[in-house]
Amino acid sequence: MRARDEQKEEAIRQEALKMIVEEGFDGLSMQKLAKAAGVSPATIYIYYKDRDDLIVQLWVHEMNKMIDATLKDFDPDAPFAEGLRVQWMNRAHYSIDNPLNSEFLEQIKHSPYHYVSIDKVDPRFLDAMQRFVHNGIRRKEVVKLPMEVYWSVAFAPLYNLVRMHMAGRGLGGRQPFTLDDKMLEQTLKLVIKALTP
Amino acid sequence: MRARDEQKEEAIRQEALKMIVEEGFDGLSMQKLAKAAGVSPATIYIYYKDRDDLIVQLWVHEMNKMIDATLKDFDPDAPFAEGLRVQWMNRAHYSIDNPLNSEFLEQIKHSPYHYVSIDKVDPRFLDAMQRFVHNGIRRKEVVKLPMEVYWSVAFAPLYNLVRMHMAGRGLGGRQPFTLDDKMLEQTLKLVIKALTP
DNA sequence: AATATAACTGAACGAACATTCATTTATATT
DNA sequence: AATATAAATGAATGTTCGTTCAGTTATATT
Repeated sequence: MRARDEQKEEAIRQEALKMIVEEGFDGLSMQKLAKAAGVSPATIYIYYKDRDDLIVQLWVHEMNKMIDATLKDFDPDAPFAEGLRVQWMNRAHYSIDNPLNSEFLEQIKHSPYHYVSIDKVDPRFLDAMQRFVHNGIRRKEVVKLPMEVYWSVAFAPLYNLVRMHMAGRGLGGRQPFTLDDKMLEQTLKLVIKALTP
Repeated sequence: MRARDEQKEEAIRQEALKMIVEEGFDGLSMQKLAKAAGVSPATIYIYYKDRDDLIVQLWVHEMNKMIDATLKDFDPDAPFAEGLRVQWMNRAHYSIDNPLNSEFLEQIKHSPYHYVSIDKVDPRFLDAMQRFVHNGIRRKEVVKLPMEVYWSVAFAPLYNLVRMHMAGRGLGGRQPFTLDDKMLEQTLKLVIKALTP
């Protein structure tokens, strides 16, 4: 039998990502996507059941890539401030270096697709995070908090800074804005202050 | 001449909001919207130039409503901790009481529509915020920070908690989650700790 | 009561949509 | 070299899309 063309599959993913980020979900048309990826519309339906399945599978794929990047050199048993810094910098740099990929994830998260089942994603991320936070609490490096509060305080500011960086505009869209390592460190310091007893 | 039917206009806005939040931007069809609002498709084009104009005008309308709610009883000259609490509680309660309206705003913010010109929005919000923060810095109640960092630390955790509350699910979508006033106060306390010298 | 005018309408337009299907093509196995 | 099989295709399907337009309806003004 004939083997699958990996390059076609990757081309479909790349073009779909680009269309969604640049034109939104209603900008993703199967026929336009086929043309952009250099395949027949029917070929897409070999890889994906339908348009929805394409979007969900794309999310799983991108989610795992982002998690891999975020967990690089991360040790859940490291001291809290150190571990959080590794995650912050990994995540920030991945987003800045792969704007289409990370904007796609943000777009899904804040759309009706947010229900996509997290079960399909590698559970290492959540496991590592939970262990990391519990370590921190046990060692009295972190205030005792519901996981959701911890997560919101620890990471939401980062996501927000990255989003403004992507847009190239700061508050209210009036001022140009660029996120650099100095500002990341400055913000991380505040976050650590909040979470430390 | 004949007068405009305000109820029709409001019905169009309500149904559009609902369609977008429930089905995403590609779920908003002009013909479905017309039927849901009980008007002719052509009527929509009296109020709005086209589909894009409808979405942008809807954003301006909802943005102003949200700002009004957030600034209720807010005094930019009040002590920092007090002013921030007023804004936090206003914003949180507005979001929880008007889930469609606030989810719509979040969806726009994280979509290609994020470029919508902020100029069309009442400038009171930004003005009040800037004054409030500068007051805080002057009185040494707040650390000196770029506005973007301040904003990210002060409000991004709130937006994130509200989003999880809307979804009814917490971290990783595994656990049910409800945001209550106690948790809001707890998180606000951390945020104030981060921003206070 | 007549008139002018803008709100409002349903039906219609071509374009674009997601998806399918009968064929053709490439290749791993025999 | 022959065969079997899944990959890949282009054209076609019926549907839904955004938008328009010729005609009507309601009302503020005269």
